[in-house]
Amino acid sequence: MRIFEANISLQVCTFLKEFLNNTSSFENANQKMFDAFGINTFFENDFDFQGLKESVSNLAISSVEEPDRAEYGDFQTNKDLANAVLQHLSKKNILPEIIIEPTCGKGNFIIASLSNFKTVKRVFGIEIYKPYVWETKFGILDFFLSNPNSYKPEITITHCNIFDFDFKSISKQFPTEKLLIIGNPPWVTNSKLGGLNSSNLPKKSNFKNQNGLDAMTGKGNFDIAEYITLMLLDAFQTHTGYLALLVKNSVVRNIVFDQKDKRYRVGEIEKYCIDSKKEFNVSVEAALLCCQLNLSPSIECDEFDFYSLEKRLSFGWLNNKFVSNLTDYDETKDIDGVCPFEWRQGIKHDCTNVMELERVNGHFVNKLSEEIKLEEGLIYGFLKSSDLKNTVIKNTRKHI
DNA sequence: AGGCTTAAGGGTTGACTAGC
DNA sequence: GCTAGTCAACCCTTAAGCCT
Repeated sequence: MRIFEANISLQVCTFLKEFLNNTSSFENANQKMFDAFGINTFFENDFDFQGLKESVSNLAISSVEEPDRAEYGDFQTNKDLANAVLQHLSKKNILPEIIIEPTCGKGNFIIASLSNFKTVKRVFGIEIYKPYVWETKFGILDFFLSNPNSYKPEITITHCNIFDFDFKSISKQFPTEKLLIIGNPPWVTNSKLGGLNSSNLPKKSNFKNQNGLDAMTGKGNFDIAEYITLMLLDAFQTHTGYLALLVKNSVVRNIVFDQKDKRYRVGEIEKYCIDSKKEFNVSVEAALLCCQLNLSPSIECDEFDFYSLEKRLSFGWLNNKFVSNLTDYDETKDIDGVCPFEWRQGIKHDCTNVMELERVNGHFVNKLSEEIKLEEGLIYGFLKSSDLKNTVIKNTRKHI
């Protein structure tokens, strides 16, 4: 079933029908919602309250349909993966009091956190796409209705653009609590987002015209997830806690690379490689980036397989070099140095003078006007781009 | 799983050109 | 004819890729 374009369970729909019938104002409803489930500002305004009241009373309660994953064409972390991530974190004895999920989408990490941690006092979720804000709230209700005895932290799901959200206000409000920042920020470059404007991609990704992003990174192009990760490190590097985000491998690499200069106070940097074809049905290398906040800056990263937890390698900085495998480099660093030969990328280009041949009076002549005798079997026809303007090509003008 | 395409970014090279 | 600057063609790399 769907309300406000968000999936909703039969259980939650039945509950809301009863709940809203006995509630007159949205302020009253918000108070009751907070008392019962700890959710702040369930309704942003009276319009939302009246709208939901009408929708649940009109909705013919029927069998629960499977959520339509493809609906918005975006990339939600599935519940199994979210749970596996949270279980992995709880095995590391991470006992967070504050959970923050930037770009929370349908809130699967928030719900997985509620079921895996008993120590949480406050939960913050931020999401730009309003139907997902509803779906996250419905999902939380569903979790508490199914698990009535579970502990209920204070929960705030904010409907806004991640770049407008003031993370530093959370860091000021909770200076000593143990944090867990968790989630799956969008794996897309800002230049790609410009192109999304006219296509059918999800509204939640359409952050275009963000002012000052170029200026802040000094680059024309960067990964949104990388920017979000750096923004979070900036706000929370001096807090006790952990950061665990699903990001592209290139983002993990860039963050470890930049640690040499930026020296964010993060240590124990780990990368747990996931099968993104299986989890998200996409062709890109991605991993769970995991690190501990408020440690002396680390400039290297241990890489594991997420499913077997088998260690693969460590990469990072060694003797002012950024290397992809610290162990291998350490063993072979003696032969590292300056190459005595100059490496030239234009070798093929330069060879044209010698190897590009024209047939003159039965001989081959190159661009240096050298006449060369060659076996026919080693000569191939060669088309320059200017030859391709002819619609029909019968012979090649040049040979190679 | 692996071969292949395409578009874009960033860097290098050498031809060309204006000015002297 | 020389020099400094410009520009286009190239190179390699990478990709929430594409296809069998």
